[in-house]
Amino acid sequence: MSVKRLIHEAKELMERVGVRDPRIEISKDPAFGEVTSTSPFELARKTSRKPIEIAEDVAGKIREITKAGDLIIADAMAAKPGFINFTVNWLKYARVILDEIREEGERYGLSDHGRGATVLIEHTSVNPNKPLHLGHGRNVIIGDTLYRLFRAMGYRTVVVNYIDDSGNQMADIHVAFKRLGYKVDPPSGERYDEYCGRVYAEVSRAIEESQDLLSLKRRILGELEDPTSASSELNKLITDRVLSFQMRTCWRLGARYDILNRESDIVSFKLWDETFTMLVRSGAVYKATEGKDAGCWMINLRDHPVLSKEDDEVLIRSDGTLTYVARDVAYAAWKTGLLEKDFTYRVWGKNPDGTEILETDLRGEVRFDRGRPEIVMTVVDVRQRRPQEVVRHALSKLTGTSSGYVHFGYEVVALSIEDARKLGFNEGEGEFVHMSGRAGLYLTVDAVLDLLKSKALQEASRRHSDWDNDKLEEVAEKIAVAALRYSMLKQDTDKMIVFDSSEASRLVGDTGPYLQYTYARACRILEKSPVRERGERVGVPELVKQERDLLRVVSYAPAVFEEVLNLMLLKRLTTYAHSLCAAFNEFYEYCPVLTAEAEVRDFRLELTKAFTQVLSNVASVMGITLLNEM
RNA sequence: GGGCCCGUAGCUCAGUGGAUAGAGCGCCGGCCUUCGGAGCCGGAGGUCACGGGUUCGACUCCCGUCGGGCCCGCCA
Repeated sequence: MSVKRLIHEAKELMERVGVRDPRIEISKDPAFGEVTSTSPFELARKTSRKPIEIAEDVAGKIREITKAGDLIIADAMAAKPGFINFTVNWLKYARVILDEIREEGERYGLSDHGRGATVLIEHTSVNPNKPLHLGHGRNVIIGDTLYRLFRAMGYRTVVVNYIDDSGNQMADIHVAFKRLGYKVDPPSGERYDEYCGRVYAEVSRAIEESQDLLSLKRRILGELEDPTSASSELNKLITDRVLSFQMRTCWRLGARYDILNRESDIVSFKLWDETFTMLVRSGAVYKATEGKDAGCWMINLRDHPVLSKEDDEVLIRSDGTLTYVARDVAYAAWKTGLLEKDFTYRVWGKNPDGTEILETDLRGEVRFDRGRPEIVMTVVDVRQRRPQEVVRHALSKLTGTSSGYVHFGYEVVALSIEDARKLGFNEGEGEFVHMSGRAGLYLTVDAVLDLLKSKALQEASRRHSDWDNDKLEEVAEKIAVAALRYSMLKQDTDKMIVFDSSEASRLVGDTGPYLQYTYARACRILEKSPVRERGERVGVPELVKQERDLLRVVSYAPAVFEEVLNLMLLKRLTTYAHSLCAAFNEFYEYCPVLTAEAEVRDFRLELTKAFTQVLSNVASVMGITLLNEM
């Protein structure tokens, strides 16, 4: 509630003096009061009066009411072109803020907006033939943060990871094993995802130059169509093994999953058949009889405002096989709960938080009811905007509405030219290079985390000569994850991230570790406090600027979470967390706590405690682990 | 050719109709006998790509131009 309570009170005041549907917003500068109304500008348009006159008039009437002193809002003043600025009785307001934090604790700022509605989130979805690179890392971090956000706002969540185990990107690796002397087992010490990623890059180059290898690849592709073939069996083995390592990386980043959907199962479980029947019945698809697509089943895009400018999309090729988009439509239909048919599962394993992960399995006996999700979010980078729009269009043909299915697109992560050169890239002119699995040009999530971790380890061991290795490792790992998650969340999703390892390995300034450091400082104060019940409820003394500033930013949390959810603006979490910590650090510099006189000390302790609560609520949604010491 | 996204301080980016355009890095100068200097304070640094328009008010909305990126396959 907090600042929203002020807004509410200001609105009521405006209404009481006759302003209908008043506009109240948080002031951009405390010099303009705590909240501000811009309604006089609107009113001026409807009448012939000047905004400033209206503002003065309204503020005067409000002042008559606030004079009584029984509200949090203390006064209203007209300002320059036509604003009405509301000031606050801070002694009273401080108590309100702190009481709310005290009562709501780890729920402070969050809401029950979802009220049990289900949201299904797909993220990660990396082909199981390589390790996760930074682009995948951005996906996992965005997806997992969405999961945390929805959960915090009262939604039931289902997190799914699409495992594209189809033959196409696997066949290369089969060729390497069959013909180029690569062993199925990796050289000792090499992770299996790293191994396959390396093999994949090396063999793709070889295939490009050899007709013979290409025809072998084609043959293997055919064999992989048959689930009972020896190649399919090997394929299952390889993908399982790679997946288990990919999942370790995801867990390392702090992510968790409910379901692993194997792409091959979309066909095995006849989800496509049911979807296709529905598509035919709805009239959304047709079989082309002439032209270049003769013999293919197409989805009709002619009534789509944008896609109609291009050709219709092939769903079933003339040889009867399915395109990627076709399977994606069926998958989306399943995700939104449109289909009668459903998967069965086996238990694949457990998340670090102890919850089970299910994997689709024809012979599986486990069932999972995903319900009919109100929201389905698919986290995929912007290059899939068009195919995702095709999927949306297909769904809207099936349901009559397009609501509920959201493509959460984000820009890719590229490498700075400096980093690319370090990886042996020697061509081109630009300032960045796109990562490519096929070219073997990428930085893995684990490599970057290890780099960050080594920096953090240096710092931590410099400060804590008494810590043992386990302790140092544990703390450094959490710092590394915080740094990476923060940096990925910080940037607008519409902007490409050009990753540069020397810049990214910074642990100072506007970073995840800054939050952790600030939290640790606050913990020291509470820890050294002589008061048994640290941060207990006490009276509010006269406030100094730094105390007011901290209280103010703390009170914004409910409005921030609401904004993040409504606008799906994850970066707002980082700017807020940063401003929160900046305010605390200023408070820390200018307001001694432990050495202050008892009344002030106890209030500052309560404020410090409140700060740690709000910061940990925000950090928890960001997936950043705070640290008592670092 | 069609469609989408981006262009703000030297660099990396916030700011999505309101009052003096903000952070971080880098640079210059300060602050540890006081709760952790992974911090704090101050300074220099901006024709918000450019040109029109809408509005009481535009970095923000609309149109155009110029740069940069992405997408348009019986690939996934």
